[in-house]
Amino acid sequence: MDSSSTRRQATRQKLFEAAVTLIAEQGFSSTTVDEIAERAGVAKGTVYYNFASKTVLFEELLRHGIELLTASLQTAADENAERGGSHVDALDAMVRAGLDFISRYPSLTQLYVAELWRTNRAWQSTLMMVRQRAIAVIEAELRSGVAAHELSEDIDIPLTASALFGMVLVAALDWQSYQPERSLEDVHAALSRLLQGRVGGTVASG
Amino acid sequence: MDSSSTRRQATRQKLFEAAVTLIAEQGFSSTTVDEIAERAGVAKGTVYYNFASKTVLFEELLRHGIELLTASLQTAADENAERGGSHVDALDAMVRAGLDFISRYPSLTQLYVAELWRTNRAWQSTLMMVRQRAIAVIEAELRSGVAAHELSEDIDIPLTASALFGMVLVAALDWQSYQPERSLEDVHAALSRLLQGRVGGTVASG
DNA sequence: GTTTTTGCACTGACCAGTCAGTTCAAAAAT
DNA sequence: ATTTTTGAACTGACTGGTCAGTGCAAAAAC
Repeated sequence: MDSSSTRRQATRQKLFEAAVTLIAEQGFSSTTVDEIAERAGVAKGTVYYNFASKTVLFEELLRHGIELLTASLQTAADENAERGGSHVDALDAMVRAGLDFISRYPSLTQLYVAELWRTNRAWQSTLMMVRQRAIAVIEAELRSGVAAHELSEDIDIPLTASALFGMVLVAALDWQSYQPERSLEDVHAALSRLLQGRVGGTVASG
Repeated sequence: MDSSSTRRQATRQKLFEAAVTLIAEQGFSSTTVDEIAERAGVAKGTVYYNFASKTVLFEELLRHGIELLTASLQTAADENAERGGSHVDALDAMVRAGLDFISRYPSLTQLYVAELWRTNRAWQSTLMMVRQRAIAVIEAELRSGVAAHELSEDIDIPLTASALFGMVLVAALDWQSYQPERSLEDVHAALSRLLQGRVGGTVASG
């Protein structure tokens, strides 16, 4: 009764892995169920034994991804708080966690980005939830930073959170696509500089 | 020879407009040629009279979009230079131009984003060109800024350009999707603050 | 009279989803 | 211990529908 449910679990995992790369490469509708089954090394019927439909498989895949991302961001924020870091440090830690996540799950990220701002989609609500949960962690940190007078009072919290999210997202995707040989530290340092406003003006450094 | 090509031109324009919204909403492969023709108010045969295939229609649409964006960014940079603005001002003007573009052509933007980091696509090279041309304008401005000692020497030019691009892109898409009632000025002000490093620390303002 | 558009029937490939049948390990019966 | 039964997991050929692209004669626009 345990070994059997483990077998199912393993099959579902294989299907997730096959689906995520194929859909990231080709998009949802041009990826066929036959392809997913083939790459997972499984018969087509198995896909339908494990998931009600192609759409449901995709939705469960997305939901599975949320856990990974939110947990990652939240852990970064919490660990920073425990070690007594400032709120700016927390943002920095979250940038790092974001980069880390994207480099670990590039296909998943690609796939989110491709679908995130599409309207008229069955899974739109699932995606809004992903975005909302990620952004909420950033917003919370910005709010605390403002309360602690670490950050300017007149920043626009939701918009700044979006912008930071976008900064990390696009920089990381470009990193993966066009300069994959660079180290995470390197990329992180560049974004850190931007985040901390050390880009404008040699004033501070000279 | 001119009036006839004008009629064709008008038909092509209608097809572009129909295609861009449909594809932004549904994606390329789930948008049918019949739908595009119907929304454009044109017979299916006309689509094939004007474009060799569905894919070609899409590729020409993308290429048409490049002109709009690059021209817009370049104009912003040039106008700033003419009025004797600093390089930081130029970046600011480009952020504004970016926001302006995205609010004017939201579907086009959505569609680019959805396809930009996909691999294995017929039109991947076209998309890389879009990205490259947009980023190049930003990079050029960053480089000049460094040369003029307006910006720190140790910024990572390509990565910073990517990050700025992403910042504007994501903030603007979120603005359009979730807070469309806000004014461009408002959004621009928030991003400007982030760009100029006035987020971290009430120090500068207090 | 040439270019462009229309309307519509048709084809062939492709693909999501189905279903009758197979496999096999573990439980039950003997 | 051996045989039988059970049922969850899996298989792959098949079906019904969808859609890109074609062909073409007639109409409309220029």
